[in-house]
Amino acid sequence: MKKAEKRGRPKTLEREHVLQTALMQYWGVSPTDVSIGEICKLTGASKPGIYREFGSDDGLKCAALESYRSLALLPLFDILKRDQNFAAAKAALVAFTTQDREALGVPSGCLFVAMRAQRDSLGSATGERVDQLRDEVLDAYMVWIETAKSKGECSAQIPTDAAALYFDAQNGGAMRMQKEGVDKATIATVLRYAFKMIE
Amino acid sequence: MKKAEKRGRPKTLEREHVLQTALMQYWGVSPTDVSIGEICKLTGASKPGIYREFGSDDGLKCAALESYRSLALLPLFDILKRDQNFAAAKAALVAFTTQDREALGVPSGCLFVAMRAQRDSLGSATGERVDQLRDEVLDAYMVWIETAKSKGECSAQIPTDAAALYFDAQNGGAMRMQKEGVDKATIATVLRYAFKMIE
DNA sequence: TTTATTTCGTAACTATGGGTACGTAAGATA
DNA sequence: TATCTTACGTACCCATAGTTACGAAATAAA
Repeated sequence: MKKAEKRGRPKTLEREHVLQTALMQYWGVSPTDVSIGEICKLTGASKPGIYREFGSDDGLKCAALESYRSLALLPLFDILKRDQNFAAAKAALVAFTTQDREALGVPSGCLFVAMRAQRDSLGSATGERVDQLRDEVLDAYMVWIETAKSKGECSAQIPTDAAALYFDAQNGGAMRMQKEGVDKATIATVLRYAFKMIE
Repeated sequence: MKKAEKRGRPKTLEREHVLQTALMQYWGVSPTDVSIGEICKLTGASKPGIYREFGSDDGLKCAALESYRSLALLPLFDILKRDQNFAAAKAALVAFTTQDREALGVPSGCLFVAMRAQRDSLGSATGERVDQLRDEVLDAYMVWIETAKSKGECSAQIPTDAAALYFDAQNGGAMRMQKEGVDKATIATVLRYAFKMIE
C-alpha cells in the first residue's frame, strides 16, 4: 500500500494531524486568532515543516476550510438533495443544525460562517474559496427550493433567490446563537418558526 | 459657554474627530483590523494623545461602541417603543435596516453585529459592553413583542424569548447580507417574508 | 562509500501593533 | 520673571506573527 520508497530523507510531518488540529482551532477559537506558532505548539510540528506542507498561512487556512467543507457542508448538501418532501427536509435541517456538538466532539458555531464574517481579513486563496462556497451553498438551497416549488410543496410566491438567502441567513443566525450560548432547544424553536414561514 | 480657562497647556486633541474616525473605521473595516496607529495617521493625532484620552485600545473601541449605540441602536429602540401597531413597526424595521447607507454617508453592515461575531477578540471593557447591549437589544424586542401579544396583534404561540432571538437574527442576517453586497431590494424582500412569519 | 536527493528544525529576519518614558511646549498663577 | 501645572509628541520598548536562510540528518542510488 505504501508508495515506493523514494530517495531523500523520509517525511515525518503528520499532515492529517496538523490539518485536523488547525481546523479545530480555527473552528473553535477563530480563523484569524490562531497563529502558525500555536499550531506548532499543539502538534509538535516545526514552522518550516508547516510551510513546506501548506505553503503559507493562507494555504493552511484554505486546506482547513476544505476539510470543513467535507465535514460540515457536504452533509448539508446531502439533506437538500435527498429525495424527501419539503417539510421533512426542513426538519432534517433543524436536527442537523442543532446537533449536540459536545457529544460529537466538535466545536460549536460554524467555521464557514466565521470566515464569511471575517472575509476581508483572510488571505486571497481562502477568501476566494469562501466566496465560492457561499455560491455553492446558495445554489444548493435554490435547487432544493425550485424542486419543492415544482412539487407544489412550497409557495412560488417568494423569489427563489430570496428564499435561498433566507435559509442561509437562518442557518447563520443559528450558528451565531450557538456561539453566544443559546441552548439547543431554543435554537430549534426559533428555526422551526423560521422554516414554517416558507411553505 | 466655554469652560473657565484652566491652568496648564491647553488641550489640542480633537476628541470628537478621533472618535468619529475610529467609529467609521471599526464600522467600515472591522473592529479588530484597525490599529491605533492607523487612527493616528487618519486624524493627525499622536499615539500618546489617544492613550491619554481613551486609556487604551479597549477604551477607544468601547467609546466607539457607545457612539454607535447612540447612532444606530437608539433609533432601533425608538421604532420598537413607538406607539404603532405591530405591522407598522415591522415595516419601519425593514425600512430602517435597508436604508441607503451610501446616501447617509455611513458604512454598510453593523458594527455591533461585527463586534458580537468577534466578541472574544475584544478587550474586556468592550466585550462586556457588547454583552450588555445584546441584552438591551433582546429586552427591547421582548417588550415590543409582549405589547403586541397583549394587543392581539401577534400570536402568543411563539415564546417571547424565541421571537426576540428570531428578530435579532433577522437583523443580523440582513447586516451580513449588506456586507456581502446583496442589493437593498432583495434584503427588504427577505426581511418582509421573515417578519410576515410572526403575526 | 561516496554522492545525490529530500526533509528536518533552530534561529534568525521583518513588520506590525499595543503601550509608554521623557523632555518640551504652552498657558495660568505668583 | 519664575514657577506650577497640564498636555504634547518623538522615539522607543516589547511581544507576536508570518516567513525563511541554512546547515544537519536521513535515505536511495552510484
